[in-house]
Amino acid sequence: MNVFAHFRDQVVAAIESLVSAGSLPPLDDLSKLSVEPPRDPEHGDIATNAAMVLSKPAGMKPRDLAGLLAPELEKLDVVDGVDIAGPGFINLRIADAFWRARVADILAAGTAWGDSAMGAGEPVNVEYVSVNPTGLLHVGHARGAVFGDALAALLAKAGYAVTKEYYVNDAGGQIDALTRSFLKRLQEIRSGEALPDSEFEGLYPGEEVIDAAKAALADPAVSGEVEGWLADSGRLPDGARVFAVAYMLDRIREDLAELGIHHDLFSSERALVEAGAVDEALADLEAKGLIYTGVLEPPKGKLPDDWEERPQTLFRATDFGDDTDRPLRKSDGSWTYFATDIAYHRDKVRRGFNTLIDVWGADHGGYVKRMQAAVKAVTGGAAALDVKICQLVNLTNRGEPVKMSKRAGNVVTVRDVVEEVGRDVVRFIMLTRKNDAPLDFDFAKVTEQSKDNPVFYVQYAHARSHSVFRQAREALPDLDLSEAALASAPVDRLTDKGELSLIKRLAGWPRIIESAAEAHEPHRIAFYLYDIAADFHAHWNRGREDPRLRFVAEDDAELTLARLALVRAVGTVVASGLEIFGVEPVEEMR
RNA sequence: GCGCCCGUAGCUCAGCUGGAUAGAGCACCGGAUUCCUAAUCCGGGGGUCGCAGGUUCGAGUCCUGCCGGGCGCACCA
Repeated sequence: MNVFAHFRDQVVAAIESLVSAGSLPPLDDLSKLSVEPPRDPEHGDIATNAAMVLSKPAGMKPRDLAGLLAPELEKLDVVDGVDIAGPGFINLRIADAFWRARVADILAAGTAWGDSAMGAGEPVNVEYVSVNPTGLLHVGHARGAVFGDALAALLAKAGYAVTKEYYVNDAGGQIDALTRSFLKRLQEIRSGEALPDSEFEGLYPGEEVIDAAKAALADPAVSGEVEGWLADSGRLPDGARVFAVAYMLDRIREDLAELGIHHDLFSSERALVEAGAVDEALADLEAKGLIYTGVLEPPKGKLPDDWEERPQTLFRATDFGDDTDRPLRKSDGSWTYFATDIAYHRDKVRRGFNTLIDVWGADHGGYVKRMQAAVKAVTGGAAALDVKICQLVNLTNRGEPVKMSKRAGNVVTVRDVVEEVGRDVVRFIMLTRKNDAPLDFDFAKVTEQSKDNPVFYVQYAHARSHSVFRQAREALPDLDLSEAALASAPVDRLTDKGELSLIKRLAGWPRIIESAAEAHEPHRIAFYLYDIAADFHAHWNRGREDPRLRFVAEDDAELTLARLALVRAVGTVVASGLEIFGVEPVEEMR
């Protein structure tokens, strides 16, 4: 139950009854009416702007309108008090009993509490990682990977039918370069003589390509073909290309698995091209009159060295908000990346997705407008593309920049980082910032056991919820702590201010899910979890000062049961948030 | 030169899609605490929300123009 949505319904009902009683004129548009927690808890539990947003259509002053509405809301059983404040806010104080009932809700639903029907099963496609299979994942990729994965989980929790997709760029010039590198490595192994570095100019010299060559020779299914590939190496034989791509993709999949990431679908660019999807998509645009041959203005300022003015096949991106029209064919006549990307996005829409989300790295920022323009053009505005740009990760150790080149040149791989600090730490920290803000990742800090470290702080809250249970079992061995006993705990014994504010915080969880899902912003979950942990730790600490507030009251089994129900609810909501992040909730800190 | 993103306390950042007196952690200052439910607690100072206009009942949030920083800028992906 989203309590704010619940009270919004009550407010709407109150308005409707005033309308039907003739006290208010008919009011159709209630879309701007909101029911939210007030910023300052002193103002009450629930606040609505109803009187302010309806004052104009109702033709009344906000405070007069509030004066009509307040008595209606006061009639509700769970409303203990109503105030009109400021320019016309209506503040409600909700009975403690209402809040306490949420504890039972949470225990009954478990980590499913907070699941929302908001998405109504609408299909959403989240495309993330999509790294070219020409090398290993490096740490820069990890942020987008974790972000996309958490966003997908968040949307699923909010009721969307999410498909997690990886677009494999297995066609084009970079794959040619990979294949060439691969063949050279094979040749090296065959001849026993290393080629000079200059041979790999513009190619992929990374060690993983040597591994690929070794794997090919060791694989009985293809080792027999190697001789033929080398003899025909000038033409980049298909078998070599397919093997190299498959090998790299497997390595990437392994690294993603290290992060706990598993896509639902890997879409192949090559398959798309071979199926004629590009021709089809461009014929579509052609039919709409959105393709023409023209000459682009050279970019102002820095001119590329080899700039040459010539006619090109162009898409009218400017008709859809882009800054310039965009080329679809390279000078050799083949499609640009943009052209195949149009086909790919069109394909996603044709597969039934009207909501597309792409997660890209910072260096692709300049590509957003044209892709959104293309999606608009190709779907006639029926589908929306949201692009989430993940800014750079600034990797340090005690403030010093990190260079951990073990495998891939001067690059820190995902595997390096996961091995260093662990999957859960990587995942959580990557989500503690808005995607469009740069992120600092300090090895020493993220593994520190202190409240400055959000991973530790949140994990510890969960672990502490379990350690309290361990203590209780020891202190009160006869107390029934089964799920059923907790579910029917006498929660009316929860009367302390700290306990009630903790419950109110928990009650906000469903609303956090919905707003974070709507905004495509998983970082809000991280901040919420931190707040819960802070409330929980703070309350625990009050028990050090005042033993009457401790969760375990040895002389009062009933009270203990009620408090443990609350503790279980805290653990449940924290676990539920960590589940979205793909972080394992630990039961014990070591 | 153009586009996108960012600019909030000394530092690192939130700010719930336009609401009330702009919040948290660190750091700083002042207190408490040797407790066992290990891995502190309470309080305090600190702000021209980059600057200037605009929109309206109301702007950190939306619009315009500047300033500063990052990324990108035909034919790579």
